[in-house]
Amino acid sequence: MTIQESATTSEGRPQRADARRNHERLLEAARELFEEGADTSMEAIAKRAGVGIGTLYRHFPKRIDVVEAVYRDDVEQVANVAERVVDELEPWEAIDVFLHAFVNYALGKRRFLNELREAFEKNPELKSASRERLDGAVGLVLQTAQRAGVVRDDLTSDEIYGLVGSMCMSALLTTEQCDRLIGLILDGLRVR
Amino acid sequence: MTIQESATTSEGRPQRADARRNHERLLEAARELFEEGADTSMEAIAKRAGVGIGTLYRHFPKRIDVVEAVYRDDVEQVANVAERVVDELEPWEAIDVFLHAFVNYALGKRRFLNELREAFEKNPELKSASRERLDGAVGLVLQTAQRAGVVRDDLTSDEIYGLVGSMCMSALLTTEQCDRLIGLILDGLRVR
DNA sequence: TGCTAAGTGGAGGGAACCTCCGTATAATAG
DNA sequence: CTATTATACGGAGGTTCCCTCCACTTAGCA
Repeated sequence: MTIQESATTSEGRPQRADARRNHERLLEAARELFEEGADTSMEAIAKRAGVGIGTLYRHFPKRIDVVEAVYRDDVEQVANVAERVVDELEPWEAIDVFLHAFVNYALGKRRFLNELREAFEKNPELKSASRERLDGAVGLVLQTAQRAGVVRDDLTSDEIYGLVGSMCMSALLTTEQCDRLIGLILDGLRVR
Repeated sequence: MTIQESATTSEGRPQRADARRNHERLLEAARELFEEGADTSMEAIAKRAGVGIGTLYRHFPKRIDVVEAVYRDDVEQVANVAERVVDELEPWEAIDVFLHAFVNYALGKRRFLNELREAFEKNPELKSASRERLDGAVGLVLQTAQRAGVVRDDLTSDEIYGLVGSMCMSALLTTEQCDRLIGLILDGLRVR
């Protein structure tokens, strides 16, 4: 549980701007450090964010709260990409951009998967709610593309999951390898 | 890597009896504490084994070496049970006893799964060799029972894995629940 | 501008991992 | 049976990291 989850304080005041800014910086610092792959200390996150360790603990009372918040944020970003690309892009372009974002999410997730599993055990709702949110995102983009006639009708969200999951099982992929594999997946999705 | 892996010292002397005894006690203490489910410190393992922390570190240079050694030992015990039951018991009784041992192994594994995953990442051969060893054990008992005509011919080792894996996904099972589920599995295996 | 509740930050406590080295002893040769 | 010696033991203490406490700072409002 973090203080960000209430946009107002206990007196009904909106949260301070500097507090919101620090919260965002902490999340971004944590994400970057988790993705760098070395063991990430709380001290390192606070330093990277440019705040004190006490500030970090004010926003995230335990280490596992950081892990959970980063993950929630990542899921939310994927969902936001889904909504944005459906609004703003041609359907084929939408699924292309979305797939890249989804793969980035999945690769990022792998970097702190052990700790994330501990977060799921502690808070099973996190796992189920996130999966539901992602299902909605994948479904939205896929079905929009199918209605537009640019993606085969017989594909399901689970199959998209399966394809992305398979490619993310590989050892660390280079950007080029990612792009190539996504291209292959997209070729498979395309209406012939 | 632990000192137990050579039955002699560098001078060719057999390993000391007290050292072998301490090694076994440390493994047993670690297994018991992992199964009790609370976070297990190295200090607690050494205390439970009745040795000093320096002795523990002489046998297991890092914490992850304890995890790996307990797991290797568990796998070896399952394999030994397979060989013993095939030798000493009637085929139906053999698969019954083996299945109990296999389920106990799988439940025990869950208790330190996060740390075990880290061991697998560090040493992928551990995972593949253990899986191979277990495959051999399951295959031995299953095929012996099939040849004896007491278990259906159409079952594979993978299906045994699947059944045991499913039941071990449950939240903590009581001994009664385990026995009941194993009974159900055995009913499914039985030649009709 | 003053007030105050929210926010900050870093020193320090405590837990756990791991090392170092003085001491103990198992096993062997004579 | 005794002396030797290489192996083994064990616990104090160093280090790292998680987390707390509380004095100090400041954003936002009246």
